[in-house]
Amino acid sequence: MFTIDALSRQPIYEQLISQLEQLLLTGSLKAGDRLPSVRSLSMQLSINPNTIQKAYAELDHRGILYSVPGKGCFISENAPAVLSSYKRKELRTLETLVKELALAGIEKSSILEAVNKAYTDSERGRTDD
Amino acid sequence: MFTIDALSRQPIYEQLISQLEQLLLTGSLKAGDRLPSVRSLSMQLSINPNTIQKAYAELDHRGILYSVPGKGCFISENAPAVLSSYKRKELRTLETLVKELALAGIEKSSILEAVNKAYTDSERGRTDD
Amino acid sequence: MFTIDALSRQPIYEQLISQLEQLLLTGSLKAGDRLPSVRSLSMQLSINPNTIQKAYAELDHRGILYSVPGKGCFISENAPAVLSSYKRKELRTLETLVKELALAGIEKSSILEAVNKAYTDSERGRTDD
Amino acid sequence: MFTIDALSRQPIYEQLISQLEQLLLTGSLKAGDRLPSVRSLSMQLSINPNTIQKAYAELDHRGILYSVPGKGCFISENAPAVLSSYKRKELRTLETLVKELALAGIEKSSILEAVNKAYTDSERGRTDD
DNA sequence: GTGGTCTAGACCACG
DNA sequence: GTGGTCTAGACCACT
Repeated sequence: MFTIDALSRQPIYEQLISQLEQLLLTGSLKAGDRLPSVRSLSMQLSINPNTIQKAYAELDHRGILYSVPGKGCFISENAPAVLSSYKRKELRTLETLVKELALAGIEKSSILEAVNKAYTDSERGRTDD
Repeated sequence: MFTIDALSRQPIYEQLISQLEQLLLTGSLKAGDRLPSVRSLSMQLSINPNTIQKAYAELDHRGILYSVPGKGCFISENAPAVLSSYKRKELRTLETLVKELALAGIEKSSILEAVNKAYTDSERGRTDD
Repeated sequence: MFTIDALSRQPIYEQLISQLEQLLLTGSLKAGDRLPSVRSLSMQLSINPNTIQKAYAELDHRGILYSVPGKGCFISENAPAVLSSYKRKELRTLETLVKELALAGIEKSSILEAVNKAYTDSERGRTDD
Repeated sequence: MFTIDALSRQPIYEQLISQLEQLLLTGSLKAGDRLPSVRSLSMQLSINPNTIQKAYAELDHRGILYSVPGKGCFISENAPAVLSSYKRKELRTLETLVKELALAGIEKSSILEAVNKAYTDSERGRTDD
């Protein structure tokens, strides 16, 4: 369900968050679904339980999941909406990145080509599911 | 010349590197230009000299500037070429970002619009100099 | 494991780099091996942790080791290849040194004798491991 | 008479020393010859007089030249002998360098080739004078 | 004055 | 515990 790269500079808990977001966006996880318990996931991934806990807490804080003590963690109802608005902020990140590339002398055609390629790649991946 | 956000998660020395790269790309700094001395910049920004030193050392290592002990730091001749090839790698960053946005349900038109806007903004800024 | 000469003109962090390279070349360190932690090594050598950090960072930058925050520093898989290509540049250093010796009136036979002695010494040391 | 590289990491005063040694070894300078005055040389090379002074002082200390206040600096009688013995120490440097190259996996043939090339290059240069 | 190195000691994020 | 960053302040060599 999750694959973590212990050597990455990106913290493991952030990797977990990203991958859980992806699972939501691709529809593999839906509102109300129960997430693996901290303990089981920590054993499965050979990761410190604190790290799982940190990822869940962050997603809880964002309103993407809620935890029921003694029962487990569940995807919240409005997770997709929260996630979408959260990601929409990244359009600004995209803009600053494009500006940098433009200043660096990268041709507009190269940028648009990369964007188109990435977008269609992503769509193909989703319809394949 | 530089603006530092001490609260940012991005290390100060990386902020300095990024901003110095921007100054190069916008033409504010050219090959042969002398950079502010480690001490003067540290006082101006209220930052420890070691932090400036670290930024300069990294840029020296990349071939973007060269330091002459006792004289100062200077923009190297091939800085633009080094910088361009360096930034070109960020096209891949762009691709992964676009893929995320696509998965988040952002419409392709929104993405392309943002890209176009950012690119033309950047170009206008450059020709205005 | 390391010996530091604080009075040397060669910076301590460079001494560490050189010695670590030697340990790699002699086979005392192999790919995947974990290096002493910054703190433990600093205490053992009575050296400031920052100095160790600087040496490790440089070797990380060269691809000889990789650091995993929270875990430690490890010899990278392609360390030998990186090191070999890096050292090959020193053939030019050898040439300039020989030229100086030649100008100084040192006989060619003395030079060749020294080279042969050093090379066979080194080989004997390696096969003795 | 001298060419200095202001961008080199090697201090200017060491560059001066090396080049003066070369002039001695090639016979361009002989015992009793008068060296350029600190002032004239500093103007000619666009270098701070202190830097020239430092080079001369070091050579004086080694017994290669002596200064006569009010008259100038002169090559001492036993300069060649001093220089030769001084350089002979570099045979040890050569040995350690060769050992490093051997450990790095550089083939003995490559090393010997480099040595031969450098030596004959040097000899040709000397007889051409 | 310059860049470069080092120490002492602190804080942070991560596991 | 780990690596990484930062500050404060010092010393050095060089110009």
